[in-house]
Amino acid sequence: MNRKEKAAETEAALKAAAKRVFAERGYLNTKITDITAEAGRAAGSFYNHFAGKEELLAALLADMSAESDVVASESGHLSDFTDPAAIRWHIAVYLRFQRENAVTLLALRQAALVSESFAGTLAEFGSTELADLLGHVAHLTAAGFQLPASPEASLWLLHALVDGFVQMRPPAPYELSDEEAVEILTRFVYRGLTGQDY
Amino acid sequence: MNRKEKAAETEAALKAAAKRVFAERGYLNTKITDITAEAGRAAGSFYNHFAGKEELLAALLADMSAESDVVASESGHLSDFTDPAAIRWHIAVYLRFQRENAVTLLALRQAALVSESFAGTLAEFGSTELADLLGHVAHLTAAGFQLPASPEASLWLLHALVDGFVQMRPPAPYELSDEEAVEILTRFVYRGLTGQDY
DNA sequence: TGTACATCAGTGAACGCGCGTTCACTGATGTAC
DNA sequence: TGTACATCAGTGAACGCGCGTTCACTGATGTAC
Repeated sequence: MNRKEKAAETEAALKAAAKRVFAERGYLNTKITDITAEAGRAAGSFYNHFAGKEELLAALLADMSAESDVVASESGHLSDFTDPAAIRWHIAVYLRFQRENAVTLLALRQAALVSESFAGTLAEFGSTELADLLGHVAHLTAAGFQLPASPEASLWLLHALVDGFVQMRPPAPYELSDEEAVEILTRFVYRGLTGQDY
Repeated sequence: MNRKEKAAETEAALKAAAKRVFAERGYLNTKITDITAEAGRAAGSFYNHFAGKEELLAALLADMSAESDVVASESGHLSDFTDPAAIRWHIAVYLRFQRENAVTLLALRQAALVSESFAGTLAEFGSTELADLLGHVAHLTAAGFQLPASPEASLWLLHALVDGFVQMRPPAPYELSDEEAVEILTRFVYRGLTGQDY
């Protein structure tokens, strides 16, 4: 194994270890030495790869964005919310993304609490999500449906609902499978936006 | 001013200062000496009143609960969700409570990220909220409405929506007044629960 | 291919900063007689 | 009411722990000739 390979391997090991430790005790509670210990490296090694915990998180976010760009360009993108299937598709994609990147996204939310710059990153994530959807909602008014509020506010409600749902997965007596979650969110959203059932 | 009065005054000053500082830089970023400085007291004074930042937060939560018990027993409690006014009333009360105690509640959410015990407190808050509402939702099925899911899951959606909304107040182009917020949340929720408009 | 030197990833003990917490001290309030 | 002592809220300098960060060192890989 040559030098570049070795360095890349250590960096990958640190990132993987960080995710595991973040998942276990949260981003804010994690110390640099927790990460290096989990990765089986010396403390000093960390700084060969990252200037600090923030930069490591930034790297995880970059990885996540790189992967999700692929997903975003997926075909079969239904864009007319008069069709419940379009709503269902977007919710399913969103939930899958949140589940697959749960650890990194939670770390980002936690980092956002103590860092202006991560707060900015988080806000940006949200608004790019929404920008995409405004056009989809517009189909509803065009088709004669009465939205519960302005398109922007309605969209915000949709966002609050799905995001609220994701951030506090139901406890004991309320648990749901992923399929159920998609189904009931879709139904609730469709009803909320259109004022009728499908 | 006698000793008890003086001590009580200092304690109150520390709590008030803590709220101001929490609001400005967040619970997790606040140091003990930030609080004492803001309150115009010496650092050591803090420990005459609280064992640490956690205990101060617990005191703030106790104050909040004491006040909110008064509100909870308010008369005019509409409990049948077939009436949109009942939904509106609950949403308005909830939003008002969240607004009035925004600082303490945000501090609790932040503390919950790094402390098991505060996470428990937060979860408890949520479930007592919900227990109350299950009966109100039941009226809908009794009246022949088709909920989007089981009563429990439907209730959870309602909770996720309102809580999601509260936790990320809309940014620049989406801002809403309190009245507007109550109105559109009520409409969205009523539609979501019943499948029709009012 | 071999030798001598340079470079680099990784190591872990040690350093030092930040901050929570303590504690001897002050001055004011309370108590005993 | 007055005096002597006890108690207590508050003070702020100092202590020390935890942890991020550094750096001299090691051993392996790369390069020059």
